[in-house]
Amino acid sequence: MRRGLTRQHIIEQAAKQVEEEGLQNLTLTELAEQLQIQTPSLYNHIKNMHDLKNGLASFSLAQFAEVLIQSVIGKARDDALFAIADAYRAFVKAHPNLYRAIIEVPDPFDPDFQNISDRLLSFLFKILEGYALSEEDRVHAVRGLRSIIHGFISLQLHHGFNMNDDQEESLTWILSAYLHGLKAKMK
Amino acid sequence: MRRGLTRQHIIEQAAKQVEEEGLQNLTLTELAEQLQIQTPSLYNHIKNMHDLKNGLASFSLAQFAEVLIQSVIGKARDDALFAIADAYRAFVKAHPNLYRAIIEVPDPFDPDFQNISDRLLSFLFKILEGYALSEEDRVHAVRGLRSIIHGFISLQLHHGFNMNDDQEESLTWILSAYLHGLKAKMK
DNA sequence: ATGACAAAACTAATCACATTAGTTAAAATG
DNA sequence: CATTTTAACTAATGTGATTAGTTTTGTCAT
Repeated sequence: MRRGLTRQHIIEQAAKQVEEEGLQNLTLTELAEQLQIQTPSLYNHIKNMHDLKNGLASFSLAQFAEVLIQSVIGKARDDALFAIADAYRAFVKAHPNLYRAIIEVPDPFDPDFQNISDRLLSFLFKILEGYALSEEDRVHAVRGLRSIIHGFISLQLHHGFNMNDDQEESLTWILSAYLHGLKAKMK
Repeated sequence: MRRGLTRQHIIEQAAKQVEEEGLQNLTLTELAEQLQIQTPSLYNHIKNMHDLKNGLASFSLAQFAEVLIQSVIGKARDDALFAIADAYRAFVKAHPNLYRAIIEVPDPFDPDFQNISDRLLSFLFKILEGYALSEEDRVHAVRGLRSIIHGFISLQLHHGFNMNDDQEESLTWILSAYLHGLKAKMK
């Protein structure tokens, strides 16, 4: 029987499955079951598991980027950056497994993925234009920003922090320290 | 035939395999082959794959901690922290797959792993005692330090930074910005 | 020494999944 | 309406983890 099944459809179903059961428990068998087709039929739409995970990563990254971009509307400089950090944290809290899917993308050079990645990067760049930094320093600054937020969230995700008092506060504390140093680099 | 085979031995061989072929390509089949036993015999020494990966993570973390601790001998404050960042980066560059094994430990609450983890944490804490921070701020400060270094390395590992000019410089730049802000928190 | 016991190896089998090959049926195209 | 393409299907294979049950080999107390 003929279905209106599409790659996008498959990826969305995979996302659901991953959200519920984690990235490592994503199986083509269960995926096909949910979609009411036989497992090998999936191969008419995806190349293989790798390809599916790439697609899932792009899909998740797109949502993620959207959230971050929305979060800064009407904000600039420190306000914007704190808003981004908050949105970042909120997304990971709501969709930890999708965030994992982004981080563990099999091929980071996949064109789709790269594309969204680039857009996100230049978005951050633009925010940092609010600070009087040299072109070169701005590159460092963006990397620092990403490192801090990603690093914090990632450690949290992997239960890297033992004590669980005031974890909410920590990220803003760290960020404010970093921003302070960043301003010192301006003169 | 009877071997002098031990859990530790198995983990070390697993480490070799992982260093060469990556964490996802670690198979009990190949591992057994290398050790010249049949695959099921491995189960006399490890509970299962999960358990092996936990063991591998602990093993790797121990080496990692050793390197960091050695790196600060005779150093204090900023000097010590830059040395740690350097040692950190050097370790990950030399053993990227072992670092992955640490990060992707199946059970972060595994007692062995937790143990080394704790020791590493209190080591960082001690370094930060060189700064006049409140107890509470020191907690934040340690988290920030870990976030920055881990985040930076992790993004690099996943090819998260597109441009590859001056990546070496970036981490020190970021760290110095952070330390600047940290000093501002001291008063 | 020797017999009992535990540890560590083995063989055989199962199960879960991804993936490939080859086939068929439905939709689209002209 | 005939042809071609697309998307489904069935059947089969291969890899790997894991379990069950058996045998061998050190170890240790008698």
